[in-house]
Amino acid sequence: MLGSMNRPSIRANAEQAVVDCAACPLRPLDAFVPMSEREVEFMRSFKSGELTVSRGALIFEQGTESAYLFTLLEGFAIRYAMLPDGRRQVLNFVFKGDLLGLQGEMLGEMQHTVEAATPVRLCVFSRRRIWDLFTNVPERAYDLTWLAAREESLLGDRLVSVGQMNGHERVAHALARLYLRGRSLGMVEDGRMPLPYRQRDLADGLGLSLVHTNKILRDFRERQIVAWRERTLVVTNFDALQAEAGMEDGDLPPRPLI
Amino acid sequence: MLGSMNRPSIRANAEQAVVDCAACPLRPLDAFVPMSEREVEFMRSFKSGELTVSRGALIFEQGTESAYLFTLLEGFAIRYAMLPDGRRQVLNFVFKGDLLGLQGEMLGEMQHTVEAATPVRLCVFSRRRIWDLFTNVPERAYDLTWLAAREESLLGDRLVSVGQMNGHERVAHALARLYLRGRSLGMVEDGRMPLPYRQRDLADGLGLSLVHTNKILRDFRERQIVAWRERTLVVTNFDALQAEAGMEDGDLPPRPLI
DNA sequence: CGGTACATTGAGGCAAGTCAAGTTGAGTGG
DNA sequence: CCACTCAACTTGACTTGCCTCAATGTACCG
Repeated sequence: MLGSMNRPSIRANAEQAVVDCAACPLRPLDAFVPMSEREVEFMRSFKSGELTVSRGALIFEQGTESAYLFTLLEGFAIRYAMLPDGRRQVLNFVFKGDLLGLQGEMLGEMQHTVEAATPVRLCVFSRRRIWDLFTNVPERAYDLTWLAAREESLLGDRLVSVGQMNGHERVAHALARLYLRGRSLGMVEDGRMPLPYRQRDLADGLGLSLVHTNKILRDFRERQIVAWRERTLVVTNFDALQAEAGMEDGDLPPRPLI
Repeated sequence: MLGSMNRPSIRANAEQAVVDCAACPLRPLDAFVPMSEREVEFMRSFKSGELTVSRGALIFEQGTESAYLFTLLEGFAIRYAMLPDGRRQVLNFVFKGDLLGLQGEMLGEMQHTVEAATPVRLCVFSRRRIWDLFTNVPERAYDLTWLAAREESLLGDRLVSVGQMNGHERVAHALARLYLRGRSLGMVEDGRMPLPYRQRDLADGLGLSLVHTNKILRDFRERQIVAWRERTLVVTNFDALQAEAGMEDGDLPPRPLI
């Protein structure tokens, strides 16, 4: 279902119909806070188009500036930072509904790269209009800050995981969180959800070697807890997964969508 | 000079003079962006008092709500998260000028604890007035978002360090960053700055054991790169320290003060 | 002076890393 | 439709960075 695209891509495609914010497929999902008429109206004017990129394309690149902010409409991406010698730390798995580029907007230069892990469709917002939002639509400005605070909180979680947990706990923790996120976005069906990343990506996100990560995944698979094969995550025993992760907090609260 | 206090503490002390924002000792420091008259005036009305706490006191506690935001005026603190079994991840070393509690304000509940590492003096802001700021002083709201974005960026850095670097690199990286932060706050004199934390705190921040951290510190000391003893950091060879950390980015840009 | 809190050091073990071969599956072109 | 390529996943064997355990040292404090 997420095969390669037969379109040239990497540029905005005017031919294809653009989603009207009023009919946004994301907004009704459990993951998001309902939006007022006024807010939808504003978003409609705020949105300046859509962008489609193919797998492997860089949506943002570490060390550069960008004139746009994006919200991921469809597909999967990955946010990472690289060290000069090539080591890579995955900071975040990007799912639909996630806002991208706020950091670049605020700090000027991106501190990380965002890469499409599948073909991806993005809502485009112009950077220059951010200030309008602060002066004219304080509710939306507040939501923006809320999102930044939440992103920080999630990164903190990840730091706890990488800093304090052993390999099994880290993998279990990461898969459990991904599963819950997927569920809140309606991507889970019968315990299965698409998760089109590579083992390398997970390993780089957890600070583990690829080989070790692979062995932990095998262990979980053999013990009938989770199986992640062919870009699909199958959670057989969610309780065991949570137990393995040594934590038991459930769903994340709904968040504003921008 | 940072001995224990002989005052009861943990409560606001009306007797002692409160710093007027116009005469804020932090604002003129290199670390901060200059503030307009209008902004100073707003901050003066926004500030609702000061709080002094003694070493070891908890300024915020994981899992609770708080009615206040704080800016650290004087002293040192530490921000950490704990796992149910007692493992601790230090998220941040808090220096003067740092804003505390934004996450609690936005998300409702604090996801981490903030503890005073020395006696500490804080500016107090009422949570309830945050919304005023979004509706009436968009510049300040923007600054708030800016700070949240920067905090996220710094956490990302730390994640890269903990996830990808070996012990020596992590310690060097952390000490180099602390030194640069201290310098921008005018705390460095002759290559020395106060750093009143314990080795345990650094170890918990880097995801290393106390013993291993201690051995790395000894190595750096013997090699005349940095020495951290008696709550003082002495950087003998900053270039070597940066080299050891495998990175070479300099000072952080100035930031807004709130 | 005993107590408490940190720092330091040595010894031994294991979780996780590195190296080195496969295997599998999808895409591609003859 | 089969051979070839290439990227991703697996697995086994060996190595090591970092951990844990267990003392000991040191400084301050009541």
